[in-house]
Amino acid sequence: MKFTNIDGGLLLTECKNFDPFVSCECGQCFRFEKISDSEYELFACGRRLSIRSAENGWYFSDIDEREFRASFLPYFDLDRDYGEIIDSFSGDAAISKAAVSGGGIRIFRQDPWETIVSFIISANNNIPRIKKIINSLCRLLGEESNGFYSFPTPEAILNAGLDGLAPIKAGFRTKYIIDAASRVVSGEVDLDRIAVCGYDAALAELKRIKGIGDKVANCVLLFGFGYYEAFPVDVWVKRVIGKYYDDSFDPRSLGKYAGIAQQYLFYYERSILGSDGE
DNA sequence: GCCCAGGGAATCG
DNA sequence: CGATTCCATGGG
Repeated sequence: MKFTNIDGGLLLTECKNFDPFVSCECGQCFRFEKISDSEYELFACGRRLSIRSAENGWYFSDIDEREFRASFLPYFDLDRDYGEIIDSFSGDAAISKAAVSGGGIRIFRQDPWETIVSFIISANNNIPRIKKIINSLCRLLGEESNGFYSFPTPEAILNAGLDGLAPIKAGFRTKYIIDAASRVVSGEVDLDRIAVCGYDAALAELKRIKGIGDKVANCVLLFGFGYYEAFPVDVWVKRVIGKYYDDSFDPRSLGKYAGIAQQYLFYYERSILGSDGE
C-alpha cells in the first residue's frame, strides 16, 4: 500500500484485493453514485469522496494521506489481508469461483445507526429504490455542509414522526424506522454494547427492533459492526446455496470470515443474472 | 394487471 | 414449530 499526494488529492497504489467500485456495487452500501465507468462518488465518513480509477490504483480527490489514514483506511478495511482470507476458502469451489469476480470487494465499516436504518429500508425492496429512499431521508432530516447531507440522528427521526417521514415514501417500513429510533434514543437498544457483546447477543439485541429479522440483523452486524462471521441469507444467497450446496449447509462451518464469503457469493450470483438498472 | 424487489410481522393450523 | 398473508411503492 503506497500513498502519493497529487493535486490536493491522494493516489493509492500497490493495494491488492481492493476495488472500491465493485465494493460499492456489491450491495453493502447505498450512499454512492456512479458518475462514469472510471469515477464514483461515495458519501461516507461525514463527507463526499470522489474516486477515480488510475493507472495502477485509485485516485481520491480533495483528501490527503493523513485524513485518509484516519477515516477511509479503516472504512475500506484496508489493513486486513483479504488475499489470505480468500486462500482460506480454497477448499470451497463455489466461494473460490465467486472470489474471482468479487476479489476486489472490501467490507465497508459503516456507521451502525445508518446501517440499521438502511437495511430496515432494504426489506422487500430493490437497490435503486433503497438508494432513493435513503437519499431523500438525508435531504429531509440530515444536516447539510458543502453538498454533503449527514445521515439523520435517531432524535431527528423520532422528532419527525410518521407524518414527517411520509415524503421519503418508505411505505410500511417507516414505522419500523421510528421503532428503531425510539429504542435507540431510550437506550433500550444500546449500540455501544452491540459493538462489543459478541455475535449471538448482538443478533438477539438487534432483533428486538421491529422490522429487523434474521437477514437484516446479519447485514447490520456485518456492515455496521464488523462481525465478519455474520452471514445474511437473502433471496440471492438462497439461490446460490441451492446451486452449490446441499440441505446440510451451515454458514457457521465457514468460520469467522463467513460474511466475506457471503459477499463474494452474493455479488457473483447477482452479476450473473444482471438485475437492477445498469 | 402481474410480478418482483438484499424480509418481517401477524396470524393461523 | 411451518406455512400463508399482508405490508407500500416503483419498475419491468
